[in-house]
Amino acid sequence: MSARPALVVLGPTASGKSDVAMEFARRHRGTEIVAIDAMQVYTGMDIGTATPTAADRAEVPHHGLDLATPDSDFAVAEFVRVVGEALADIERRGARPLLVAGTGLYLRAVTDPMEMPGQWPEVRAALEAEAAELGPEPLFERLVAVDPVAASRMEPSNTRRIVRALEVVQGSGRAFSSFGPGLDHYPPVPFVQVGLRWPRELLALRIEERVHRMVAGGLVAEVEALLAGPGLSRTAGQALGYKEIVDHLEGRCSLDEAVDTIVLRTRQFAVRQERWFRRDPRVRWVDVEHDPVAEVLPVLEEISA
RNA sequence: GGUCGAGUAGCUCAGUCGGCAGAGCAUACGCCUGAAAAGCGUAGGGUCACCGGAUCGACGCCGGUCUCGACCA
Repeated sequence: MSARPALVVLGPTASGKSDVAMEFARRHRGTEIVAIDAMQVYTGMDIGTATPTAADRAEVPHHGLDLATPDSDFAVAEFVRVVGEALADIERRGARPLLVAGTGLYLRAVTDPMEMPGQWPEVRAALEAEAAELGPEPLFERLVAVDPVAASRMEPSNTRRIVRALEVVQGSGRAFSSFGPGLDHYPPVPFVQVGLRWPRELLALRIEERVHRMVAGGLVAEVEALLAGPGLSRTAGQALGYKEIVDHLEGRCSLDEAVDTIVLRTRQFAVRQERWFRRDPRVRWVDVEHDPVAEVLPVLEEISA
């Protein structure tokens, strides 16, 4: 890493972090934006994920976008690999990266050194079958026996995490917990992070407005096009705003009901993002109430100096 | 105007024979290592519409009042 730390703007969905980043990049040539977002990685999922527009991408170099087709599975490790290369390239050409982050785990995996265990699909399939038949308890007991540290970091009822940990233990022959210190360690890293923090009611209003703008802007047609193509993968199919419109298009609910559900789930998602980010003591928080660009840009510029 | 039904947590609703007021969702808070816009957990929250009565004891029984709905006129 160079002497200049990389910049990070983070915050919940609809907080205005992309606008802040664009304005910063306009004022500081040589800035390149790196999107840290688990859903903007898919091609053709632009409206519902609020992917930066073609105009923005023509004006400022963007990275982290369009890394996979919507019918393919995508995961953290691949993201870290791609973004790691992008960051190295940016450094090499003497530019400065500005990360715009909405996905907490993806950001941690980029900023903090994490050794990602591999995948053992056949092991996982067997464990999942076992969990479906017997429930999570026997698997949790086994995890307690083989890796008590990992077991202590998860709930006995969280089937998905237990299965993953056992998959790694059986597949790698190493303890799952040996792959890193866990997420509750926050060592110094060469990234300076600014977080946007809105009063919850105001952010809820912005989310509602934005969802309606997405629908007016062609979200339904975008989903129809995706369904007409090869379809959505397990991971892409989880995107908020897409699964609900699919429900509507397949006749399970009205458009109004789908929109209401999107708004509700997006608000809940934003809270989950806040809860993830606010644990990190390295983040400098900026309270925003009106204009994210006007209120956050000065802090970002101060911190970037 | 009459008859019947309903009124219980923010919302939708359970509540057995009269014996400590319940669920789901929502909300708040927390967890998280190759699905993370995913997954999991904890908590707070009540004038049981209102007034009166009988009872050791009422969300429940009796009388009345109010509101909403359906039907009849």
